Amino acid sequence: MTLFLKDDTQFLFFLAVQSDGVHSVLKTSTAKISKELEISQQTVSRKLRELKRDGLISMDASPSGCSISLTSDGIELLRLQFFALQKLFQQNKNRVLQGKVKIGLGEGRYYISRPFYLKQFKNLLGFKPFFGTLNLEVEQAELAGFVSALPSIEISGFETDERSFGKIRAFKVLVEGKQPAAILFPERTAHKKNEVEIIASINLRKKFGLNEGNKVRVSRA
Amino acid sequence: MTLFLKDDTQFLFFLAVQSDGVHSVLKTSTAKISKELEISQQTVSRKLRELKRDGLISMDASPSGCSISLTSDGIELLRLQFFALQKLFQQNKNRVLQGKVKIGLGEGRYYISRPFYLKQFKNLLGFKPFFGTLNLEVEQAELAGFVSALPSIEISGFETDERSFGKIRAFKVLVEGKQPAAILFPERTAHKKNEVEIIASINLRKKFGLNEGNKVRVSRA
DNA sequence: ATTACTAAGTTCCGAGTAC
DNA sequence: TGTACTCGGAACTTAGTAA
Repeated sequence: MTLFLKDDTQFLFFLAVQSDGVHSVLKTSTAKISKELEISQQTVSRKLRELKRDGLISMDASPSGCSISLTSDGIELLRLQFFALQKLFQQNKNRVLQGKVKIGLGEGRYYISRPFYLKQFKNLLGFKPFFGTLNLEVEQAELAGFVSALPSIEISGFETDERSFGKIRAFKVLVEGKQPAAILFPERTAHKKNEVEIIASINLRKKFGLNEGNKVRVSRA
Repeated sequence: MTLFLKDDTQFLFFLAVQSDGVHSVLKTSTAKISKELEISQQTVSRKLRELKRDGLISMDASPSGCSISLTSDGIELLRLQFFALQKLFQQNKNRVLQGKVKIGLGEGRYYISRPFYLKQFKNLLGFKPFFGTLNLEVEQAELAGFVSALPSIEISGFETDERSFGKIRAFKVLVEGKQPAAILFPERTAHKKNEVEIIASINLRKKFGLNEGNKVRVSRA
């Protein structure tokens, strides 16, 4: 249990995030890390040596920098934490999300049809979306509980001459228990926290005859 | 970023686990927590007050004990960590493919050595393959996730007087993290969906001392 | 440029105790 | 039983450097 209080875990976590994967090798320097974390280069140096001593990372330091990778013990420590958090958020999960239809201004139509997004929707979600979103008003807490139980899918952003399109976090779901669809969370845009956008291969509003205020049931895919 | 180093996060994590859920109220005492974490009652008391001051928990302390619950900010902090870990482990799943060696009948040897294929392997994959394939048994879903993230390379088919050789879809990969290789999907032949063929410039089975049933790690090139 | 040692400065912890 | 204050010593961090 004491494990939980050691901030070594948090340091390890940071390294894994920096490596952008738990199996990668991170080429960096103590100075770089120290700037990111806003602690001294000396402390980083010491902490890395401690993690190495404790068998959580392997590290080679030289006058040209250091390369770091997590050992299987280190990965296991993070995985334990992951499982604990998963249990925490999933047990508390709602298997179903209730929402009320909001007729929006149709902005969704535009960004969904951008080719760079479209391609990813097809690859990562498994369908070519209808060019329009179904907007649902939901309980914020319920939404959080619902999506926390689902694997998140990342749709990359991109830039054009005129503007940039941010990353989108997506979750595969079923609408009314049967229609495959996806909840989208655009990361940049100032998004109302109690509203979600849903896309599917077909026109959801038409298929289910939905009007402003109608209730919709979204469940796990 | 500094967030990562604050062990407050770990303390918060502990409290959530103790509450057995992120929305519950934990009735306890500083002494109880101090025993679990093997730190002093005084430190627990102080840390709780700090978390309260920072808006991560709400807490009421009295001579009869204390009751603690996470605030939405506190829950959000844990959720962020959960998402980051999820991404870390989830993405890693798609970056690495685990397979088990299947010793086949050596049919691969034949078609790989056809000059029309050979030429394309050299041009498109960047190596002249060893005349033999390494067959791996894999999880079908894992395989799908793995290759979907890779650019696919198309090797054209051709015909001889006797028979025709179909297109091959290929993906550049690394075997055991270092050996450049390629996964091949012959398009025509009735291919088991949970088996892949891998070629490299050298004899993979020999280089890595592989026998039937041995585990092999394939990662992105 | 690096890493990492030493020494000094700072923060943190917990025993004793008040309430 | 509780929580939480004080304060001395332990632990940690970092500036200055060496290599």
